[in-house]
Amino acid sequence: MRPGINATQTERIIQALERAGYQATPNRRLVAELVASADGHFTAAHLLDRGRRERVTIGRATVFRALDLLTTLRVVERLDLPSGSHAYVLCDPDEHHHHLICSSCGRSEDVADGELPALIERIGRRSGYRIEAHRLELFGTCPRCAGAEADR
Amino acid sequence: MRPGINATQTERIIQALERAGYQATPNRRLVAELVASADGHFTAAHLLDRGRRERVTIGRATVFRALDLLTTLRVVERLDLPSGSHAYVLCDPDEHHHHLICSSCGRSEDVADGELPALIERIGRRSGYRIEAHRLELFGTCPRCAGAEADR
DNA sequence: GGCCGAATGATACCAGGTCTCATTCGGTGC
DNA sequence: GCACCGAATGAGACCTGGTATCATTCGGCC
Ligand SMILES: [Mn+2]
Ligand SMILES: [Mn+2]
Ligand SMILES: [Zn+2]
Ligand SMILES: [Zn+2]
Repeated sequence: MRPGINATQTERIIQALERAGYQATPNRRLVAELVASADGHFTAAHLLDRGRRERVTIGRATVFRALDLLTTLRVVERLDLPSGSHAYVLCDPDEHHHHLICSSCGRSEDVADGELPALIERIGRRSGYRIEAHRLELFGTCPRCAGAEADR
Repeated sequence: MRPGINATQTERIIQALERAGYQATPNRRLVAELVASADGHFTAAHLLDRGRRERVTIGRATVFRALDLLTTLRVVERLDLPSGSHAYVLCDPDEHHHHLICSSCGRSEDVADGELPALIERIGRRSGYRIEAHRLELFGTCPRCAGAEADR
């Protein structure tokens, strides 16, 4: 086990795979470790890089395939950053929520859905649309980064 | 002027360009026409295609540059579809709002911001983040598509 | 008409994925 | 332990959406 790896999170991810009937192969375990130890959001390229630095090789397609799997299991979620690029973030699959992302350090915070469903229900009624999915993404500066900013 | 083109919308887009001090060149007028006559959301490739079908040639980079401009002027907005791909949609720049997009036909409806700011303010207070931007995207089926569905 | 920055097209390039296909893995039945 | 067979994998081609570079052209102004 590599240093800095959150074993509990890793286990949680692997169990999600197994519970859904997927094999917990060495490659998927590796991706789980990399994901679990990511600080904030990350890209597939980022994981690949970190793997390579530790001299573990894994195919690019395999990483994307694993991330796809984890996405459908809602263990990770894909973010659309304001820059237009995509990133993934580790996520709690148990309840629907949204993300508050620090534009400076990339760390993110889960945000409960709160009053959003009621608001959306009203929008659906007014517009006549049958609303099937929604996404709320919040971007800002986390307290830590705001502090660092103030120090300078 | 081509048939099916919404001259008023086209004019509105061109005026936005001029008001911001950009030249309303023939190419930008063309993009404005294509954008104004799009039904629902569209991609750069889609505009390029439609141009080509009417035997008007315009460089790919030029279309992207025009869309960038219109995006900064908030005349169009970029959408992140659940599929992961990007699209643009014609937009009213005058007040902050969000989009309700039909997954079936691609048409979209503007949605007022409503109670969202209050909700976001609360989230910021609870989390300590300074929230600087937000995005709400709603996906569903529009009444027209729901009707067509029911007919079958 | 001449000047000069803005706009343009061609083209190369890039990131982030997806697809194909031949190979390998790994869980199951024996 | 071995054979079997579908699941997983890596390599590499390919694709979409977008950006960078650079030489050319345009267009508003004197
Ligand atoms: Mn989350
Ligand atoms: Mn709009
Ligand atoms: Zn931060
Ligand atoms: Zn529709």
